[in-house]
Amino acid sequence: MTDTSGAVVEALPDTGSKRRQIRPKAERRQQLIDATIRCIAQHGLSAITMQMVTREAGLSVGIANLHFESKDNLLKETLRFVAEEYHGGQIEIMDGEGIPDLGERLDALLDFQLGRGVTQRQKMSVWFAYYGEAGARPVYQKIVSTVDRLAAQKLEALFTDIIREGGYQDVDARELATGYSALIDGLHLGLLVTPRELSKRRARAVARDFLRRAFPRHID
Amino acid sequence: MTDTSGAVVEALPDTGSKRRQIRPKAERRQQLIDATIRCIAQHGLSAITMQMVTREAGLSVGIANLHFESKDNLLKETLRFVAEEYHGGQIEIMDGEGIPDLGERLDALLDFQLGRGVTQRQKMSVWFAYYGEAGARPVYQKIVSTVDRLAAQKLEALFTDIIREGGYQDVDARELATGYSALIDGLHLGLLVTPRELSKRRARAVARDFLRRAFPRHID
DNA sequence: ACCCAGAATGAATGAATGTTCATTCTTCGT
DNA sequence: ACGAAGAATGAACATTCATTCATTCTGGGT
Repeated sequence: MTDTSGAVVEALPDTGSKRRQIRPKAERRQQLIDATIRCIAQHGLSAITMQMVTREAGLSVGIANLHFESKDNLLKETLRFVAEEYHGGQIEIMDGEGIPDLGERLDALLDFQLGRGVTQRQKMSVWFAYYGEAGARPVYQKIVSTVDRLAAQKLEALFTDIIREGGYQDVDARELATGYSALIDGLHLGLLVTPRELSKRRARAVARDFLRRAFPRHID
Repeated sequence: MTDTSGAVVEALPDTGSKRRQIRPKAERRQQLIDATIRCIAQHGLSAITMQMVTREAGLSVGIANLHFESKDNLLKETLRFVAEEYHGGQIEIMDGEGIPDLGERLDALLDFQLGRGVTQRQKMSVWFAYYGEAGARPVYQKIVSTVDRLAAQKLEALFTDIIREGGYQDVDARELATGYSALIDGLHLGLLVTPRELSKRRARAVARDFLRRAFPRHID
C-alpha cells in the first residue's frame, strides 16, 4: 500500500505543481474571473482582495493587473460575465430553439431560473453582491440594465404569444412580465438569505403558482 | 412610523459652530447609525469608512469606537435598525390597529412597502447592500431572518383571514405569502437597479395586480 | 539547438484605513 | 463657584491592500 519510492511525486495535474505555465490570455482571464466568483461567494464583495483571488486561481498577484488593468476592472468584468451568462441562458430558452410548445418553454425557463445545484448558489451570491452596490455604482447599474432590458423584452414577447394562443383575457403581457421577473428575483433573494425558510422546491412551487394563475391552460 | 432621518437635521451653519457638545449615549448612537445609512446609500457598503461616517455625522473619528466597539459592530447595529424599522412598520399595519377592513389593510401595507419618497430609496440601498453580503456573513443572515420570520407569520395570518372572509378556493395562505413577499423584494430591487425601466407607480400596479388575482373581492 | 517575445512572478512601495489613548472640554451636582 | 465624571477629540500607530516593475522563466519559431 505504500509507495516504495521515497521521493514525493507530485503528479497532481493542477494543484501542487509549482512549475510556471504560460497560457493564452483569454484562458487566464477566465481563470481569474472564475476565481473571483468563488471568492465573492465565499467572502463577500467587500472583503475580497487581489491576493485572495490570485491565490484561489493558483497564480501570482501580479498577473491580475497584467490581464485586467485594475481590481475595479476585474470586478466589473466578472459582473459582466455573470450577467451575460445568466441572461444569455434565459434568452436562449425564450427564443425557443427546439421547444415549440409554449407551456413547455415556460417550464424550461422556470427550471433554468430556479433549478441547478451548488453552482447556482455561488452565482446568486455574486449576483446580489453586485446588486447591493448598484445603488452607489452607476457602472454596475449600466451593465445589469443592459442585459436585463433584452431579457425583459424577450419575456414580454413570450407572454404575448402565450396570451394570444390561450386567448387569455384581462392579462397585460408587460405588467405580467415585470411581475414574474420581480418574483424570480425575490425568490432568489429568499433562497440566499433565508435558505432555512425557503427551499428550492417551494420557490419553484410559488413561481409555478404565479404562472398558473395567469396561464391556467398552459401550466399543469 | 417615525422618520429618523429628519431628526438629525441639526442646522449646521457652515462656520462658527465648532463648539463641542455632549449628548446622551443613545442619541449619539442613533446619530451615527443615521449617518451610516446615508453613507451606505451614497457610497456603498464596500466603500464605507469610519472617517466618512463620522464626518457625515459631524463628529470626530474616535467617537465611533466609543459608542460602538468597532466598525463591524456599527454596521451590524445599523442593519438591525433598518431591519427592525422596516419589518416593524409592516407588522404594525398587519396587526391592524385602526383598520378593521381587511382590504384596506392590504392597501395600507402595499402603500407602506412601495410608497414614500426619497428616504425610502436610501433605506432600500442599505437593505440590499446587506443582502448582498448576507451570503458570506451569517451574522447578517441571522439578523434579517429573525425579523423576517415574524413578518412572514403575520402576513400569512392576514392572508388566512382574508381567505376565510372572502371564501376563496384553491388559495394557500402560506404559499401566497411567500410569493407576495418575494414579489415585493423583487420590485424593490427593480426600483433600485433599473429605476428607468420600473417606476414606483408601475411597481405598485404590479403588486396590486398580484393581490387582485388572489383576492378579487378585496382589491378594487 | 538556440533565441527571444512576452507571460508570469513576488518583493517592494506607498496610500488608505481601523483602532487607540493622552488630552481637552462640557456638564451637573453640590 | 468648583471639581469630578466622563463625553469628545484627533494625531499617532500598526496593519492591510492595490499596484508596480525588475527579474525569471517558457515555448514556439527558425
